[in-house]
Amino acid sequence: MTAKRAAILEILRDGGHLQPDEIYRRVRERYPGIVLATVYNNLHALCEEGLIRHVRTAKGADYYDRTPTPHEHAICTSCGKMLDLELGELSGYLASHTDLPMLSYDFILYTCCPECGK
Amino acid sequence: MTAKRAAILEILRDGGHLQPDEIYRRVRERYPGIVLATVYNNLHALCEEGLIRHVRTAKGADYYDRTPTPHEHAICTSCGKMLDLELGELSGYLASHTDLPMLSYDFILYTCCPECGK
DNA sequence: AATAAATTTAGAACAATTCTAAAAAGGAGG
DNA sequence: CCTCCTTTTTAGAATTGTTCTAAATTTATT
Repeated sequence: MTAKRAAILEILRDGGHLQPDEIYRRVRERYPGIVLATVYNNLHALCEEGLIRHVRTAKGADYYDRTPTPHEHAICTSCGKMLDLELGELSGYLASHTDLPMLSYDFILYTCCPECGK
Repeated sequence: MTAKRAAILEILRDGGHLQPDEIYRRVRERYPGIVLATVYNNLHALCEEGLIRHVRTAKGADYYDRTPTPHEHAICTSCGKMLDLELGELSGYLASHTDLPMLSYDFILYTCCPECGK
């Protein structure tokens, strides 16, 4: 765990769900010379260590999530913020509705977050 | 509906779920000089006309689906083929598990298709 | 201090898609 | 079948987000 890796982890723990470019922007305040590839390298490393989670999306940049345990997400189409969802036994629902083996799934709900109003 | 647009629609109706590069490969057999941008242009146009459906994915290229009515999909991680799912009232399940407005959602199940075996 | 391993950098490479401006094709009305 | 207008197509550059490569630097180990 290098200083830069720790800084990235701290920024993510602070921010909740962030995209690489935003993490890059924030970590440069402390390490102005840091390079985007280092951010990616460390995000990958932190994922492998199980400390954070990579959340892929179908549109635009991916997010990294400070909470590594599996759960679902929503994205506000107005401000772009990612929110946690508690969808109960979604995987149970899925398993009971298909015979195909469930290796994994990607799920994103597009919504409008409370702060962005109706 | 130009000849090229019709050819792209026919290829997609024939193939079920195809990615732009595969559609490009196939349409070039009939129109060797066609350009990838034309494939994209026509896929967009066909989507707007409601004749096909764009299926975004979090990893790799998107798919286009000959069936425009809403339904869910699986992707075989071995061969890359996209399969239709019949997940019943998934949106009902989702609606009953969150208070956020449901504008839309992206869902892809990763599986291993019957042809690729266990 | 010497050596090995991991990290960081710089910048190129990449994949998928979109954009732009110009050329070509299509269609409607006279 | 001309003219004008709209749509389509082309060619190629541009964009976005991410990964790769090779060299330099840092960190850890004996």
